[in-house]
Amino acid sequence: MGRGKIEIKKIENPTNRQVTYSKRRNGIFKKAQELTVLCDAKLSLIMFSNTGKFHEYISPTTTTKKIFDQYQRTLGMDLWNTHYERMQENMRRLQEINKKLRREIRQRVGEELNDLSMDELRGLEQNMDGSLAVVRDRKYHVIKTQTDTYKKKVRNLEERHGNLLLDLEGISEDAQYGLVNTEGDYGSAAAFANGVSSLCAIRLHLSHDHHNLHHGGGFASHDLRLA
Amino acid sequence: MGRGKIEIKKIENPTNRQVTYSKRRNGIFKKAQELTVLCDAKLSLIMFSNTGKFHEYISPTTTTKKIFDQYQRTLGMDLWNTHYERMQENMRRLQEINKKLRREIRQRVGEELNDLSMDELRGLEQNMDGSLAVVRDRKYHVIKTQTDTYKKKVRNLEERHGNLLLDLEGISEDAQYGLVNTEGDYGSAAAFANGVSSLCAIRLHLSHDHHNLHHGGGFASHDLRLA
DNA sequence: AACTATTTATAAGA
DNA sequence: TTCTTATAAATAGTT
Repeated sequence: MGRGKIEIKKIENPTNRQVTYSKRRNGIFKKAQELTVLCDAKLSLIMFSNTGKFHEYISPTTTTKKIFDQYQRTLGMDLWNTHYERMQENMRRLQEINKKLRREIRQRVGEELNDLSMDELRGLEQNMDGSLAVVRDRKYHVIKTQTDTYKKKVRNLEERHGNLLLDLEGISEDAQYGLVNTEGDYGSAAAFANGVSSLCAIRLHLSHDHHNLHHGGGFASHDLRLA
Repeated sequence: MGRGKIEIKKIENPTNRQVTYSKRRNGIFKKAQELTVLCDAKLSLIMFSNTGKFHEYISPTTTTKKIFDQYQRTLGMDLWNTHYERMQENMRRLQEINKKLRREIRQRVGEELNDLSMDELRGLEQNMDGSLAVVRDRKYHVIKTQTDTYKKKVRNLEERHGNLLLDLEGISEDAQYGLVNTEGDYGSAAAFANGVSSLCAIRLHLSHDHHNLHHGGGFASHDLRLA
């Protein structure tokens, strides 16, 4: 009913859609009102546009709450209860899974081993041994990467240091021809040297770790009392 | 719209009213359906005829309950909403915890290590190393307990075996004074000896395990797809 | 928001 | 109820 027939499918143009929504909403509300009067019926229409805007029609002889109550009475009181129970069931399931996960972690941390059979213990041990190897490998890899990075940095700094020394020599020669304040530069050079040695210290620290990593606590063992 | 214009007031003829109710109800539902599709809206229509008959339309993308929830939220009403939302919040929390637990397990299994820092890796490794030691200790303890049990059993059986032999001797001596069927008894003794040797085999098997448990898979790594 | 050519809904009749 | 059809009403596209 309009200048042209339209296909019943989502209107993609948002402006157009909004206009149509508004027109047709009024149309439906008008018809609802007419039906209420003509046939002495009670109706409740609730709409949310795709942008979330809310509109409703409710027959003047009743209220939305009454309609809802009657609705639930008619359909056997369900709705909320079903939903509620399904939610509780879900919750129970989640908690169960949670318990299992915690248990597995505790076993992997060396607690709650009492109810494991020999075979289970053996399996757990082998599995942990394998996993430990993987973690160790990963750590070595990270160490190596970091070390390489530092090496590169040091090389780079040493090179710049060398250049600086050369520059310095040049300035000393220039000093024969006039007065040059070299204090600041010498100070910088000293600080610079310090920087290099701290980097070396870091390298040492790292390789120390590298060869001395077995046993001893320290891992913050992600707190299991997460809840 | 029809053969004649009608006034919008209650139709007094019940048959007529019923017919009109039916026709117009379908009309409104059709329009509701069209609006749902055309404008991507969510609507809920609930009707009770003056005779109490119930009909409803609900957009396929939602449920009457959702509409009521949204209705209450929009109007700031609150029947059972507080409770409901608290439950959903709880659920979200549980799921979050679950995710963290799974992550911890995965790390302890040697997966998902990429986003761990050096320090974290080092901590994890040390922690796992310590835990592994605990598991190993526990395993040794179980092995020792089992072995002791078997030892006792064997001692016990050997003693009974000795007694049996003594009895046998007695019977042989008795045989000088009369005819005795010893076949069955000899058969039992042979079976008995077999039993002892299988127990010994078990003991050997266990100590073999004891000294050969490093590396190699087999632990059924509790399935993480628990949900 | 108003207009209007068309489509759609439906009142009355069968 | 359902179908038919003349007519009222709704509305798509346009201004």
